[in-house]
Amino acid sequence: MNIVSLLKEKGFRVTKPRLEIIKVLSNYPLSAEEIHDALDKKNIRVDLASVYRSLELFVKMSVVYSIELGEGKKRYELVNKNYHHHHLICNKCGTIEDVEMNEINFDKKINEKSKFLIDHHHLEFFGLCQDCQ
Amino acid sequence: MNIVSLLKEKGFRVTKPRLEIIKVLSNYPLSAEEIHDALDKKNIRVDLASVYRSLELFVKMSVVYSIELGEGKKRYELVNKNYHHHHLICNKCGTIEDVEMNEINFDKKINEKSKFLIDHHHLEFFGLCQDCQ
DNA sequence: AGTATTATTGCAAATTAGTTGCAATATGTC
DNA sequence: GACATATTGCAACTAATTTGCAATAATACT
Repeated sequence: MNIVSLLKEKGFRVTKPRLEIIKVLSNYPLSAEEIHDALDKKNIRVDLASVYRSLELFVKMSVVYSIELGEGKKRYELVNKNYHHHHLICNKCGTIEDVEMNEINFDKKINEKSKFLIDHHHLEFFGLCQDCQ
Repeated sequence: MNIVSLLKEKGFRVTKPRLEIIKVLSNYPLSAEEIHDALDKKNIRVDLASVYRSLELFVKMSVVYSIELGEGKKRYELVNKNYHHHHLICNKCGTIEDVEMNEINFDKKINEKSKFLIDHHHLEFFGLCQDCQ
């Protein structure tokens, strides 16, 4: 479902900042500042505080999720149920690549062996990208 | 190998703050502030800035590693090669539990299918602990 | 053991990421 | 189009972490 209907459905307003923020998001994890800069380059002025507030709303709506890659800040990606991936983070240049690992159902595994009920997980790999090796 | 020899070996000084910080660390991930507070309770006064500097050194020495659990701050644990574990983080109460999953060698798997050379990975599970379900 | 050298610490100030209060503005409703 | 109120921009604030620098403490040297 698209963001306009989702917002309307839940009684939130469809505003320009929200629509523009969604447009710059993708499968690549961006920080709030990077999102803000991306909008700036498109000559769209949205306050950084509003970026944070929109992201917070999108996370609550499960349209966006956040990850932390050891940099001391959050990064945001669009939720995409058909593209289950993890990240490869280069320790040297910081490049972030994706890996798909559909074959392992961690969550089920954990739920079988523990009383903890898994909602989701984050799996991040740190090492050296091809160029930095 | 113990921290005293490791420090000496690399030409770092064996100081009281460093030794005391190592003593409060364990397999449980603590934030810098929590480490500082733990020292305080033992009547050991170490400045928070020194806690950060020691942790940074320990991470570089691979004695300690840091993880981020979506709270906007880092947590630190002792490196323990014989205890390969991941975390179960309760979305409601924030409790952190460990799970062992020795059986899957992710790193090897990734190294087989990608040009990225894995050094280590972080796997975090988010959901509800037994009490919060 | 005492002194010299210099790494490390504590303290204060600075920086970075994220949050909050509030008046101005824009969205959806009638 | 006017009304009600959710959302935004702006500025100030908080939390986590970093940095500069003088004081202190750890190691080396005698």
